[in-house]
Amino acid sequence: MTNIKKVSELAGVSTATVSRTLKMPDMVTARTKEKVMKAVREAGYRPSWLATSVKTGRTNTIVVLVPNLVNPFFMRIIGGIEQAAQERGFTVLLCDTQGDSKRESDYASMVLTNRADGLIQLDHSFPFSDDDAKLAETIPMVSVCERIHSEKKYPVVSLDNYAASRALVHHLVSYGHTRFAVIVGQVVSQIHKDRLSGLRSVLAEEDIEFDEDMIVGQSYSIENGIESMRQLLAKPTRPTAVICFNDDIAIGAMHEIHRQGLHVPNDISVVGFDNVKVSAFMNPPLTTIDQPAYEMGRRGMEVLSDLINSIPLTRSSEMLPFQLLERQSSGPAPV
Amino acid sequence: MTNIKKVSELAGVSTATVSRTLKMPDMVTARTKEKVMKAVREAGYRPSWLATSVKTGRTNTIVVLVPNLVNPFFMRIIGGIEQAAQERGFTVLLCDTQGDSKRESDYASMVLTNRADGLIQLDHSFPFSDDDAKLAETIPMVSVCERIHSEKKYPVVSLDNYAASRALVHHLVSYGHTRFAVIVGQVVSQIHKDRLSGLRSVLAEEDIEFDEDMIVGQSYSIENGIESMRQLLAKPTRPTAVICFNDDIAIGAMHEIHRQGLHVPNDISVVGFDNVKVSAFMNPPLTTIDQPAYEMGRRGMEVLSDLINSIPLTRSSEMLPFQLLERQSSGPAPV
DNA sequence: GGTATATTTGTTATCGATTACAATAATTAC
DNA sequence: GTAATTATTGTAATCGATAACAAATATACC
Repeated sequence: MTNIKKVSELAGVSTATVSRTLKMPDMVTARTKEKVMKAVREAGYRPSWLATSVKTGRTNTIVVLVPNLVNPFFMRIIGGIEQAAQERGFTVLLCDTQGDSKRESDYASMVLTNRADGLIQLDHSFPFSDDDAKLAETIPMVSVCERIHSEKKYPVVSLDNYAASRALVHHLVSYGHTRFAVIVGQVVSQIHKDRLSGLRSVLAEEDIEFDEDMIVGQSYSIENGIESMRQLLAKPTRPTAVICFNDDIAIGAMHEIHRQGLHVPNDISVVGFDNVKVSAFMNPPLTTIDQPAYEMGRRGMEVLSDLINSIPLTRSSEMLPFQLLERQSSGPAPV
Repeated sequence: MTNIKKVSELAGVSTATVSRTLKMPDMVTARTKEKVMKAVREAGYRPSWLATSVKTGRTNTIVVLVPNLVNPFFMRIIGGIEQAAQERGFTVLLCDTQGDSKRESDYASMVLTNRADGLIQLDHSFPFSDDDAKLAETIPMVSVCERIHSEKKYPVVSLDNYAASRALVHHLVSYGHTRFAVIVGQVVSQIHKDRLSGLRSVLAEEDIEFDEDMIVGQSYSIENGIESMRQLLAKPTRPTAVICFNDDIAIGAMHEIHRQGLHVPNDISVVGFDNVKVSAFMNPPLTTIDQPAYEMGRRGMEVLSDLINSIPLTRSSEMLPFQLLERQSSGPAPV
């Protein structure tokens, strides 16, 4: 390994001068700069990131905890994070937690072992134990998407899920739907509560009855969409509108509806959340809520960067605007 | 920050003993172990990964260069990499290169700056310049999916794209198709060449004429599928079978076919490559080549781990088996 | 030209661990 | 009980950089 010592000898200067030439070029004369750079080139020298970091105490790395890397929605968020990170000189360490709390805890502790400077949480389970909570209080951490349940309030960048849910239901009500069903994802989350109460609020205002049995599902997957739709179609009175809590679920639901020989949206309207890429190209294209995922990621990283640099935050919670995309998977209720 | 010094003082031992207690517990007596562990707990001490790595010269981190994080096919590979990495004590640094060679080069150089021990390449552009090539020769590197063009031969874990392509074409020929079209992704790649020559070989054997104009497209995206399909449908004689070089392209192609009021597969059969999750749930479900993505990732990581640990490889190139999944997007050629 | 000031470079301590080597304590052998 | 051996702990060098401080050199000014 070529190290700074070797370069300094090659250039005939001290190691300090080499370091200065590379990190603060204004402090050295043109002549020595030239000498040093020549030696650097000849030796093929690159400063060890490890050594630099250990000395400066900064890794310029942040950890992102993702529940599921395969979900393109999270990937859009990560795209935004990456962009903002790059602009600020941070590298992103992506960690697929698979909802496994052990993994999550392992990855989170990277911040404590000087492996990263901060953490962005796209999941919502960490911190889970009291131990973690205490531990987490000292580390710069931002939550994107979902509020974290903890004594200490972490900055949150999220969506107004309550309003988004209301928009979807309004859209369906305007088409004359009265028999609603919901296929949910993870139940213990703020997202879940907000969306459900948004739904309930509109139905109450419109005087539409809602059967609690029409809430099914337990995960954000295509398979859950299929299985839950199967359950719904087996019920005595079939719903005419199904609200899925993400696009994957909606894709599964539509698949099952078609499989049973029914038609979307003539028999059943299906709507989703997230607006993943493929949902626009389904047959029929999916009506969904477009979340400004990229922007959410960007903001999350900006906030985390401020936190790491001890820049005081103006506000600890931000809600970004959503957009209702009316496509062909929703239509008039069958008569 | 609680460091090893503070813990050693708290426990009344030397820093060396603390280090030994944590890393080589057999070397200390039960009594001191107890003392030290108590101090560790009290101080909430965690060894600095940075300091450890700088001393040992090992980061236990590997870099994975991904052309596109949003593609679920790559995510399956990464899942396999992560699993094998975890088993071997490695952490994965995921880098979305976006096909940008500057980014790719930046990330690749992490191995040279002691930020990672090795590299897995899912793309195929690095190393691109002579400079990079020289640089890349010294670093442990494995290519998954695609062969790398370089003097030095890197280990490769890939698919027999030639055979897979032949299987797809055979399948379509058996349905009586004679007018073929191809929508390709990135053109300058071994994958591209292998698949095309697979196609050509079968058509030659079967005495089916192939019009070179029927090769369109330039990227692995839904949009490219749409645009390319539009081009194909504008031609005087419409193809009856379209081979798409990944599932995203196929999804776009099917979408455009439907938009123009045609039917898949009655009018046109569409087949893809990769078998991403959603392709099974399209309407109609997509006939495609299932690549053992997870397994490819696993093997890639295993090989890289051996490379890093200077364990000699038994062979430098591996081809994993594929599977043709016949679904409903392909059927008999129209009469 | 000589002193004061500014600029550039070198020396050396430091970051937080690990580890070769030295020193001490505990066992064993006779 | 003493010498020889082994097990445990401590001391200090080291990894590869950075940065405070000191020293040397260059520039400014009268």
